[in-house]
Amino acid sequence: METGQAARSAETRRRLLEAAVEVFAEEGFRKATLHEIARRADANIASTGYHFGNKEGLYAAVFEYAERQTANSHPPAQNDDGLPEERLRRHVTSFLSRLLDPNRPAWFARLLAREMIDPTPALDRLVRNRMRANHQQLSAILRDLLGEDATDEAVRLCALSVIAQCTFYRNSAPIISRLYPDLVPTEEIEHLADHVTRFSLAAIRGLRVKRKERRG
Amino acid sequence: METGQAARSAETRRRLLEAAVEVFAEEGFRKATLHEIARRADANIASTGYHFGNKEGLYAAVFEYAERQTANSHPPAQNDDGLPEERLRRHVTSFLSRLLDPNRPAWFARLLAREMIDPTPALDRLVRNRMRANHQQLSAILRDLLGEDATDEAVRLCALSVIAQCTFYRNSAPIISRLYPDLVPTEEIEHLADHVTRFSLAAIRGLRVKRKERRG
Amino acid sequence: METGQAARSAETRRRLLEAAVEVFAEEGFRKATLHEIARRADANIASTGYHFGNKEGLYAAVFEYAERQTANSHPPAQNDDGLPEERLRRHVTSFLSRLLDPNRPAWFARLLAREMIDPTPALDRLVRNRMRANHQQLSAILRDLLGEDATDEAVRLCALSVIAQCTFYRNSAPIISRLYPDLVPTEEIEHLADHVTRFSLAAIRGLRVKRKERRG
Amino acid sequence: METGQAARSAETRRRLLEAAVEVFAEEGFRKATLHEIARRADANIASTGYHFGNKEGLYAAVFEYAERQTANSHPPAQNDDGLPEERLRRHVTSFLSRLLDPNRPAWFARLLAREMIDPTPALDRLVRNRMRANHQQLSAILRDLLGEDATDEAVRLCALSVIAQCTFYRNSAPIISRLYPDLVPTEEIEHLADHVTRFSLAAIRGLRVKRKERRG
DNA sequence: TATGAATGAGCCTTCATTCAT
DNA sequence: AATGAATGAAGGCTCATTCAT
Repeated sequence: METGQAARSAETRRRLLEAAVEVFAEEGFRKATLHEIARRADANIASTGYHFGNKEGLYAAVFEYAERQTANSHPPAQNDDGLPEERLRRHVTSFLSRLLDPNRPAWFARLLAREMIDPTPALDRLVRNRMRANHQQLSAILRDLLGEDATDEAVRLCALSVIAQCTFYRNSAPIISRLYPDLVPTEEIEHLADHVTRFSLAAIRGLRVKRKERRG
Repeated sequence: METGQAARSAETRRRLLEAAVEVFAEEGFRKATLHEIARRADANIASTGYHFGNKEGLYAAVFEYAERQTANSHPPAQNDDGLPEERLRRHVTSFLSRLLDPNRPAWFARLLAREMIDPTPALDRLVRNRMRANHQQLSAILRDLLGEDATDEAVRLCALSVIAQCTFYRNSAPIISRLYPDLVPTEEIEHLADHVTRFSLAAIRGLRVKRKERRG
Repeated sequence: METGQAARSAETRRRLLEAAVEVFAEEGFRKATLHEIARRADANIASTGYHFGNKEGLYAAVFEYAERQTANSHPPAQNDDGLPEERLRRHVTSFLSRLLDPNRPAWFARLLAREMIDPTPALDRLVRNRMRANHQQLSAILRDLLGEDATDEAVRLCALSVIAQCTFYRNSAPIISRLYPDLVPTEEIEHLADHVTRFSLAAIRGLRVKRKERRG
Repeated sequence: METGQAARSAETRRRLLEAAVEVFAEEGFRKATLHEIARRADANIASTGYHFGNKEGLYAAVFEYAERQTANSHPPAQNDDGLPEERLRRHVTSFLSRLLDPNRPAWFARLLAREMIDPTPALDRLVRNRMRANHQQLSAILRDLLGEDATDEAVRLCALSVIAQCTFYRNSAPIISRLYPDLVPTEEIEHLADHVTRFSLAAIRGLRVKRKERRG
């Protein structure tokens, strides 16, 4: 039966993928070994080559898999209605939730951090497929907040400032926890989202007023 | 002859250290090889083991060395005089300059990124010795801007927002360059510092006004 | 439907054979892979095992196939009429043409060279079925040229000298092209055939005269 | 003591080289394994990499080693005195002796045959360093025999014809032994040399006479 | 003290072959 | 009959580490 064989093949492939996700996140690309991955997947070492070509191919597949998993558990929410202030709050809350959600596979952050140090083609795909849309949604909100006569440059810089505040709590967690040993940021997502939203809204309003003063 | 030999030994050790700094930064801990480090240092392979025990010992020495180098080339500037707005601008500019200065040894950023993923005792020392002072200087400025009645929590969150914006341009460079291929942030330090300062000042003023409205 | 299936089976077998001929000739027995052969034949990897047992079985089949192909495209020409000098010229020309004809499948030479190093039963068959007849035709011509009273030994040695000169240009091509980088032997078949014929005829006449002098 | 270590290093290197010569000749480049070579040399597998870089480097070293060995055991003889006929006889005898001498390491012929199929840079070196001189000596003799007014082309073709006859008995041994199962060429070097010399001398004389007739 | 030589462990990859379907 | 999936064996190579000198 074709279905039987195909199903078994897909099953093996999936097991390899999930094992690889774990091992790559734990050890990094270089330290991770196909031996360990195959062992955890209860598969033959050569099966990695059969299904993914080579180690790099497996890593690329892992990243793509992580992408899909994240996309499924955090579907991009519609966020076109209501006041721009409310839309910004929703955007920031949603963004921070995705970044810090403890239910979220922890390995994704590690894979991403590794990509920051040593970008691979996987990063290009991630930016292209997932980040750009999110970024454009944010830009649209900021455009509404800043007004029609704001330059693209201004919108872009503000977007980066908002994103910076959100990602900071994930990327620099080891430093924050050392500066403020008592803080447990992942348990205060709402609190952080509130601050980032208010900080950013206040900033944008202030910048808009300043611009009008200058022009007017 | 002992002094001559001792001097030569120290010289070899130093050459190994500088070569290791380069190679670790270029390749990461795992990919870096003692062969390559010894080759660049024009020293024997076994000398790495002789001077630093093993590869991890060499890495620890490298981080410590990097710390000292950075401390020497970027001494903490006094920043106590003038309006708080001006002090914030100076602080941000100085901070961003240190982070993005192309003349600054590029490897430090990579070593630091490595520590974000896999913190070692080296990170504790770094936060304790170098970052805390800088952070406290910033907190003092923000305290002046936010007013006496602002909570420590508020000061802390604003400080993190400022730091987030600054470090973002270094930590997330690979993503920024993929979202905006035309942008070359390291060449626009002044521009970025201006935005971060104005964005943050506007935010802080807005938050302060809001707080007064609520209280008043 | 049996005929259709049987025909398809034979068709697959043939495609495998032709692909194997190419790959074995290009890469040699050891370097050639069943993967590549199956890929070029657009067949399944396992089909090689199914049709030919294993890699060696496929190689044996390839050699036999090559033999048949060569026999078909270069049928042994009749060469019994005319002066022995003319018959030698025709023989040499025909021989060299077969050896160096660029239209001739290049792989046969390589397979043959492989057999020189590591003879297999395939070589015995080849000598028995194809070479012996050719060799006997040449011997008959040389017998006519050398005269009735020449020993079999003398005929044999002269035959080998003629064959040696012809095969040399194929077997030792890599050396010749390195000694004379400008020479392109395969484009000068006529020229070479002329030289070999004249050289050999002169030698044989000389030897015959010498023999007569000795006896007379 | 430096000499002790250096001597031991050279000793290991030599053992590896001699083992590699054997294995490469027996199995060919592809089939030969570093494992087997190291085993025979009673050395560590990694030592091959240490001394020769990689498998190809070892092969190149093997070929060079074979070159030197051959050069030492068959030093190029002076052959400038006497009648050109005698010099040709000496040249052919010496050449054939080298090619067929049973005392001569059998593996060299195999390595060379493999180079004919798959030339490597080792062949270039061999032609350049060893064959060219031999070839030029032969050409000089033939020039004397053919006369001053013979073209370079004629000299070259005759040289190739002489070389062809000599190498044939080595290169095509498997075919000869199948055509004439009773012949044992390696035991009749003198006999073969005599034939090749007389055949070639007769040919050259004949060609010279023909040329004069045409011109005269 | 300092080093050249050597090693052992382990990794990625390739490939012919097998097996269930 | 014919194939997609899977595997076991082995190979080349890299590298941190050790050791005798």
